[in-house]
Amino acid sequence: MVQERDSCGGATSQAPQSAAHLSVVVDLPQHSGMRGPLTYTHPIALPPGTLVQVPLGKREVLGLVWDAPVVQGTPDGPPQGWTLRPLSAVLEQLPPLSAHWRRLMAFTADYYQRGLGELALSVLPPELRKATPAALERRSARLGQALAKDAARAQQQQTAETAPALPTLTAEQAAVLQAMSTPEHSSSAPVLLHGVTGSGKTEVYLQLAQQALEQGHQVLVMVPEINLTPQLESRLRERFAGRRLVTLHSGLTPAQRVNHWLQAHLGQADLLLGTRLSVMASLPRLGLIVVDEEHDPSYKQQEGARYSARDLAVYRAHQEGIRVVLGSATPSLESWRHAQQGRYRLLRMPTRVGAGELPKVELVDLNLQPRGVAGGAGGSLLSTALIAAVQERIDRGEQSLLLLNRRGYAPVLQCGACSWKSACAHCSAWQVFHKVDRSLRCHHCGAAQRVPRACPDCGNLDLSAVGRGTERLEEQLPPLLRGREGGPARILRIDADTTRRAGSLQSQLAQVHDGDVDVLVGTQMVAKGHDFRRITLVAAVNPDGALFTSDFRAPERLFALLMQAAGRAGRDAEQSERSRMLIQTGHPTHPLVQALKRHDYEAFAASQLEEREAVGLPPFSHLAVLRVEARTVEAAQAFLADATAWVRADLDAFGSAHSPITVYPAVPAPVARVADLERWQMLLESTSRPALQVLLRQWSPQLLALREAHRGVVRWALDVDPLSL
DNA sequence: AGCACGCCGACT
DNA sequence: GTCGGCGTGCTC
Repeated sequence: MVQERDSCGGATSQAPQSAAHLSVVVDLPQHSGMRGPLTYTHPIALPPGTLVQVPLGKREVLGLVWDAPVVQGTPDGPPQGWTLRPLSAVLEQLPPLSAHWRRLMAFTADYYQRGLGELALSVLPPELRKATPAALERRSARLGQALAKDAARAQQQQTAETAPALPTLTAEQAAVLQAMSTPEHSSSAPVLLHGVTGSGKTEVYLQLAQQALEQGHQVLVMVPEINLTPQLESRLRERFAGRRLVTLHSGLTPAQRVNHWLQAHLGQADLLLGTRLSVMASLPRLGLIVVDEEHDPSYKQQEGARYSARDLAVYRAHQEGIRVVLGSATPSLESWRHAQQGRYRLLRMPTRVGAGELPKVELVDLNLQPRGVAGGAGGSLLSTALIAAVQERIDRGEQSLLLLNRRGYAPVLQCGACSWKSACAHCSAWQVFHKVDRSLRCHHCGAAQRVPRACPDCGNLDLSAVGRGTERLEEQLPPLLRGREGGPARILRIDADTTRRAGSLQSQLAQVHDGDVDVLVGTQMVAKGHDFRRITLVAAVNPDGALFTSDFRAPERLFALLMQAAGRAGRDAEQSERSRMLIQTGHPTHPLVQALKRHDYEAFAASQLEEREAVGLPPFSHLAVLRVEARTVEAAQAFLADATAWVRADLDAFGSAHSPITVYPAVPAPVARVADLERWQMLLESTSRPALQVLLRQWSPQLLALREAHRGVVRWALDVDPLSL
């Protein structure tokens, strides 16, 4: 903290005759060619982290004073003889961003190969870019008033009511908390909290937060998607009623976002609950980071700087010397392996609170099922066992959840007479048949059209829907089920199509909670987060696709999804013994299915790690993917050929025989064409993370230069630690 | 990325 | 004669 002012050389105190040179980072995208900070002049030096306005070409932009002044004439600095421009305004109302925060930005920009300014400015609230000194003054004044009002109210409350009684801890919760307070582990290593759904991880987070708050620290709690977990927010607000909690996620209005960010930055907020972007928030008193559902893929940003918020949380905690807790019922294999190696501390909570059992998992072997039970054309794959189990729930007044990870009515439409299929004209994908509005829609580029009356190729009128999506499931169920009072069974479908309008997810969930629904049909979005008290049957209709895909993380995701879905069922203890998870599969002996049957995450993790090790995939290697989108296949290939040539030459120069890095040939992306752009990619694999970093640092400026020579390339991006290949 | 400047078609 | 299309080039 103290060193911060050192780098400005005490020039703040005296007004020097000659203007000071200041490094300022601004939002210049990397293809502008200028990666480092720009240099401006100002009568006095300013502490790093100060927000300023600077002229850039013909416009005024927001900038941040950065640490090391750039020397004129050096490769990163302005050319010799360049006339430096003075900065236009200093936003003195805001305290400078801390050295810790700046280090986090510098690390992230370097690790994920993005421009520093582009990154740093993009994680500030967008509204801040329009900030003028006067506007900031007004805003902070208003925040100050609100704070005073809050404090007064909190004091009143405290005198009026006694603090809410804290729940009695289970033995496991107490043991975990005890383990974390032993001095040798007090804050050093990240903690991986492996707790089954319902084991009470949240209470552990709350207790840890309490401790941190009492020591005057701020607490950051991260969740994958905030709208899916309103329960956590309400529990935090309830427990810490006297403290100020703010949220940070993309669903906030610009004004809310800047307000919440400012409260965190000014130290007024004690708790920050947010999605992945909140790992970049400025929190001057940060004392604890919790990453809930740490395995969730949403923590990886998929555009711009493709950072992993979970990994950055670990980095940030280490750098600031504070504790980080990663919680999950199904940890990522990366975290699990760290724990096994002793780099993370593993703490387990294997028992459900209230002694409720996890639902019993039953397998329905599709090989033994007669075809076409539901009688529909195209083979409906609804087994008699599944229908019977659902009917049983309806008769008892309980609810069922049927999971099918496919929107629409059928994934493809086919001509009965010729070979026509509903291919998208712009993508290498089928257009999905949506029966509700009789449309064919491409889920990759969004192109939509009305369903043709006859085959466009041969004029045949017999077009058939192949395969099954949630719409079709919703349609097939009623004739197979009886409602309670002789009426039809009440079926509700929840997927991205039914929840497009704001608030519609909430209202549909309310219907389920109110008991107005017998059977809930949905994609994975319903399996995450929500507690459904009355659901006693969860069925995976067709999970087999994920067992044999080329996506090496698909089994891990499927396992996590189904474990999480199983946790939705029977959270009430008195229902838990009746609760079932039913898995329809053609591969009942598959290790994943078998591990799922026993709720055995550790066995699953062991078998997956073995497979990953055998083929040298993460966490046994580190990956980086260069992704390219071009107008033609030739352009994409040519770009990657040049990129490959550079890497190979570089590795050869250092003796590629000894290099830990493997360069794989360019291949088309899994969906090779999207919106008329050809997508290709190439993979770098390394047993050494530092070696890969060194290579990437040299490679990305080369790629920038390469783009000039490849005009057909529309976009390219480096994805470090990619989730999928 | 913005936001210029810059050189060729339909309008007051 | 001007307004405006988006092609290419620059930003301390």
